[in-house]
Amino acid sequence: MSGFMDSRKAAILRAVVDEYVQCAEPVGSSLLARVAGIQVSPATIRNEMNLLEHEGYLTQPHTSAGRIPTDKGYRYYVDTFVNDANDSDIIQFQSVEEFFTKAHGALAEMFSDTSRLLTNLTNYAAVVTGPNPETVLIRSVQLISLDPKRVLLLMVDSKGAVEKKTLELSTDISESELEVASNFLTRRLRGVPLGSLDEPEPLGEPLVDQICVLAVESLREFQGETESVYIEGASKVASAFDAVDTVRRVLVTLEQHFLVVSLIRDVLSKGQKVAIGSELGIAPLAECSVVVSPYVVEGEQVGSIGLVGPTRMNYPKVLAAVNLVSAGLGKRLSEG
Amino acid sequence: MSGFMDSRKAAILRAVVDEYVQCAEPVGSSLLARVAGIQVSPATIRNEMNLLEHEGYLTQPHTSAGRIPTDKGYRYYVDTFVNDANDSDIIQFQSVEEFFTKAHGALAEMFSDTSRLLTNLTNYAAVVTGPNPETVLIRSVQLISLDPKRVLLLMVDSKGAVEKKTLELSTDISESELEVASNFLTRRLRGVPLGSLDEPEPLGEPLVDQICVLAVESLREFQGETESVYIEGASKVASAFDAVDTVRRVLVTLEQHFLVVSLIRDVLSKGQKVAIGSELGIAPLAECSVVVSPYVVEGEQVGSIGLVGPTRMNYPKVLAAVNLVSAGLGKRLSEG
DNA sequence: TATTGGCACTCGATAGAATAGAGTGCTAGG
DNA sequence: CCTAGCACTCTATTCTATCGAGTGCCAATA
Repeated sequence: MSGFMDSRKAAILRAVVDEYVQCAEPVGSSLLARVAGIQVSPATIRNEMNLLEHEGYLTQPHTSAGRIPTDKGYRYYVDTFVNDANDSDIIQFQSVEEFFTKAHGALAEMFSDTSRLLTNLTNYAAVVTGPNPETVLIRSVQLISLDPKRVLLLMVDSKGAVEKKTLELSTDISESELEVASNFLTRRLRGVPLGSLDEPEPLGEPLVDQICVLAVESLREFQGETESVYIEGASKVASAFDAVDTVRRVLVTLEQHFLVVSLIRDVLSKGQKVAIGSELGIAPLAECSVVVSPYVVEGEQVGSIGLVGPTRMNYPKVLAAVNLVSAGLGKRLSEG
Repeated sequence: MSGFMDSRKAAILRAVVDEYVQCAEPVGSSLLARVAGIQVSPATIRNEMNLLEHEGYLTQPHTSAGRIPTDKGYRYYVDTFVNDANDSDIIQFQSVEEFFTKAHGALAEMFSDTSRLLTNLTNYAAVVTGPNPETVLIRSVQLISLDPKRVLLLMVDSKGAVEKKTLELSTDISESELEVASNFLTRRLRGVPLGSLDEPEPLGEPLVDQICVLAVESLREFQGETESVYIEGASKVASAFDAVDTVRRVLVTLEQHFLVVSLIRDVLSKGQKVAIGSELGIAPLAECSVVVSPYVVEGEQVGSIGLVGPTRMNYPKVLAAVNLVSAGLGKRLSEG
């Protein structure tokens, strides 16, 4: 039966994708006969392409143009020809290595620099999501007196990030009371995930209790702040599409960070690394594909990086880049 | 002599700008005669427009189209008709008020939210630069022991921002030594601008001296990190121009943060709030204008906000928005 | 039976010609 | 000094003709 994908058909599909990704123009049978490593005549290729079209892998922009891949065609290409453990370009491999040995500074900077690295490697828009608050543990809580009525609350988490907030008190507080509260909070909260904070039981000392309640309230706020997204590469979007309308739609969508984050989550939760066009389920991104990879710190998946480009993207290269960067980021964060 | 700008010519120029900003199409004499509050015939208007063209305020895309303003035309418009103390729209005024009373959280978030506010108010790209390191003073320096060989360096600055870094030591250090170093640093550095840090003179205690040198080194690094830029509104750029090439050029330029920052500095240093097209001196931004305003915290200019849009922008509205937001931001930062 | 050369056909892209209309500059008369 | 009138210019639009890339199909072939 015709629905069977024999190896020649697959080779033709592969060649169409490769060619179209490179040239952005519908691929015809004669071009394939010349270029691809397929030793049959254009007529034979036409027959195969006809089948591939009826099976939904290829489509024609109009009668008498070449074929371009459908989302289903890209999907087959990715599943069949792009192996995950990819032999990546040597050059970009080196630059990623270099980046992560040189990287330093605050966590936020690390993430946005990583996002920039990824966008520059691939020429598509890059997304880096910060640690998931469920996996971030409180390491220490400090209260530092600024003046009698104002106290700096300081939290260091298990990823080395520091969050702070100034607490305003209604009455003066002494250094010794602060120390009691500080010690109590650290003892009580060390190792607790930022995502699940209970009310502390009262100690009986009204001032200390007041400040503990305030502190826990503020720590809860930190949860929102740790869930961070870094998206870079708007200009690459403008290079990837030539309809300004598409550019606008994609950029508008990328600016809705929560949408991008849940998109990436969805893909990962299905065990996928690639989502193509209509698979995304987001109309404005119908012409886009997303490539994602989680990164692992000390054996735990804490966040993910992703890439948003046109469906017509160089999947092997992009997958290699995403894998490389996520590995590098995980390793770097495990050290520091 | 014909170079004189009488009030009727000025009114015509003004009407051309207003009309062109709204409709994005070359403005003809008959349209002006109908629309503008100018009670003369199209023929008279044509004569005046001819003069305005020869004087460089207007130009024709081609022989028989209407006129559009040149950069010089926009400049005259802004200098003459846009008063700085502007009666702003009531609606946006309220939303800005509301934003700043509700705003909270870390400084970085404050800035990026402000940038988003500004881009949404105006529909152009927004820039917010964080405090200038020259005006940021060190308020306190703390050293907190993480384990015997690792110390958390913590700096609070005069704007309430906190920077931190983990110092790795070659030998163990005791709590008491840490305290000596901590006190010494705070005493020595309180009130010193982050931009001008000297080497501390040695105390004689090798361990304390070692850590002080390390600490000052790290504090210097903080300087770079405090100089932050928040640029939002890439999608607005895609809406503002209809040539995808222009969109790309502008977005690429906006991604070079240092360029944007120095651009804003240049404009402000000339005492200007608006720079138009060629005045920017940056080829890729030839079709853009920039509107800026510094913001003042406790009587001191610490940073600035800006806006990048097409030269064909609604200057009165944008100037009002920029002024409003810079005032709001300054006030908000003065409180917290 | 699978492959291939030949061929008619389709349809977008390109170029040229004709037309309409918007807007101008100029001139002559109020 | 202003303006009505008019000839002129140039773009945008429409229509037509043509070109050519690429197809689907069929008959011939190995």
